[in-house]
Parts: sequence; structure tokens; C-alpha cells
Amino acid sequence: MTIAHFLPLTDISQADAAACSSPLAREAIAAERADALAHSLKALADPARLRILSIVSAHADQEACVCDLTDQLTLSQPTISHHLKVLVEAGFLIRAKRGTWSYYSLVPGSLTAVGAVLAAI
Amino acid sequence: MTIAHFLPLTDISQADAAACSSPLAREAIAAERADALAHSLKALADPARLRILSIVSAHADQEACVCDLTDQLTLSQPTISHHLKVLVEAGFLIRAKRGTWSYYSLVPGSLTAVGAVLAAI
DNA sequence: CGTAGGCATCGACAACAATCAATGTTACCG
DNA sequence: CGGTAACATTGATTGTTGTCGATGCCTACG
Repeated sequence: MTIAHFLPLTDISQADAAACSSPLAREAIAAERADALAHSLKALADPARLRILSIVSAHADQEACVCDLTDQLTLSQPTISHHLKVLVEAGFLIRAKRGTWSYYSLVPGSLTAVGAVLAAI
Repeated sequence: MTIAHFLPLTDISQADAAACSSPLAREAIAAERADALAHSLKALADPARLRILSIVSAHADQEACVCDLTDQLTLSQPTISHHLKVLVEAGFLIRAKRGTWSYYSLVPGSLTAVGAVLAAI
């Protein structure tokens, strides 16, 4: 009978850890969740895309067409289309084509959700 | 005397906008703010770095040494050092060297701040 | 129909970033 | 001191990404 019998199992496993290590208060994020979150953040981590989201969000009807963006961003039209595609595929924008124009609008709650996950890390 | 005299100034300026455009409810994000936010998000937009932050945050004393990270991440030690440097320079981690070991801890509120800015876009 | 305008896609290129092996630096220990 | 252990830095490589010109597609309009 040793003192180990009176310790919780986690303390026994800690005996294997390095000397510098301290106990865990909870589980760390899983690898797949980190991958998914990183994917979302990668879509947001570009100045042009952040400005696109902000311009869309600043419109009274929460909608902007590509011409609104080419006016305000000093980028070529193909580049803006590329950024829009990234944001749509990441789930932050949805596209609505009406006539000749394409209108982009925010997916409600998508930015808030990412922000909340970040704050919970 | 035309009808324009009875319209608010914003409507007059809107006359210059393209036909597809809708009125703005507020200002969009400034270019420099977008740059700064993108820089922060770029530091976070990597699975390994998110896991590092989570592992640090999961420790009871909110502190982890490099050996904790090399144990849990399947990455070489130089790569982990590189990610740690990125997170320190972006203002999410601080480094405390004690003896042979380097201990990394979260900068309080840094993640929450980014999350809040995101949600406000 | 033919033409023009709005937008998406393609292909190419340059800049950047993630990774690792090798090496350097610093502190501890015998 | 010499050796070892923990971590940082360097250099090279490879994959990724932002950007643009050229082109294609679709819709409206005369």
C-alpha cells in the first residue's frame, strides 16, 4: 500500500510528465476543431476581405453589389471576385444574383460565432 | 427649384452612385484598422497556433512550457518555437524564462478583444 | 441579333508562410 | 570546466496565397 492509492488517477499520470509541466484545468481544443477554426480565421485574415465584410455590413439593407466594392477598394475586379468567393465558401457571405448584378449579404451570426469561439479558447 | 432641395444631402450624393448601390447605414472599417485586425487574425489562423493557445489556456496556472507543447503537437521543436514567436509578436502570449525553461502564458483579454472586434464588423 | 456592361473564371507570377535539419545560446549539474 | 538539456535562430525548401491581365458567360437593351 503506497500513497499513490490515495491520489486521484490524474496525479498518477502526471508522474510521467516532465518536471516543468503543471496540471491541466481542462482539455485543450481537439485537432479537428483547431483545423476548422483556423480555416474560418484564414478566410477573415485579409484586409481586403475584412473591408468587404464591413462595407456589406454598413449598407442599410445589409447588401452590397460588386460595384460598391470596386468603388471603395483599390483592387481589380477579378481580385475582388476572388475575395468574395473565399468569403462565400467560408460561410460568411451569401450571393444573390438579380439581373446583371450580384448582391452579397452577410450570413447572420457567422462573425459573432467565430468571435465567441475565439474568446472561449 | 427642384425636388433635390427637399432631399437630405446624402441622397444628393447618392445620385452619383451606381444604380445597383444602396444607402449606407454607417461608415465601413478604415483601411488601417482592417490591416491591423488582419494582422492579428493571421497570427491566429493556424491550427498549430490555436492548439498552442488552447493548451496554454487549459493549464491550471495558465502557463505552459515548450515541452508541454512538443509532447502534444506532432511538430518539431523549431516549428513550435516559430509559432510561439508569432503569437508573442502578435500580442497573444508572453514569455517568461525561468532557468532552463521558457514558460508561455496568455495575454489576458487579447483573444476576447479580437473576438469582440470581429463581432462588431 | 448584335453590342455593351457586370461579374466569374483561368492562367501566371510574385510574395509569403509553414516546416525541418543543423546550429547556436544559455543555464544547470557533476 | 565539460557535458547535457531546453530552447532559439538560421537557412533552405516547399506549399500556399494575393494579385492582375485576359477571357468567358450571362443579361439587358437597342
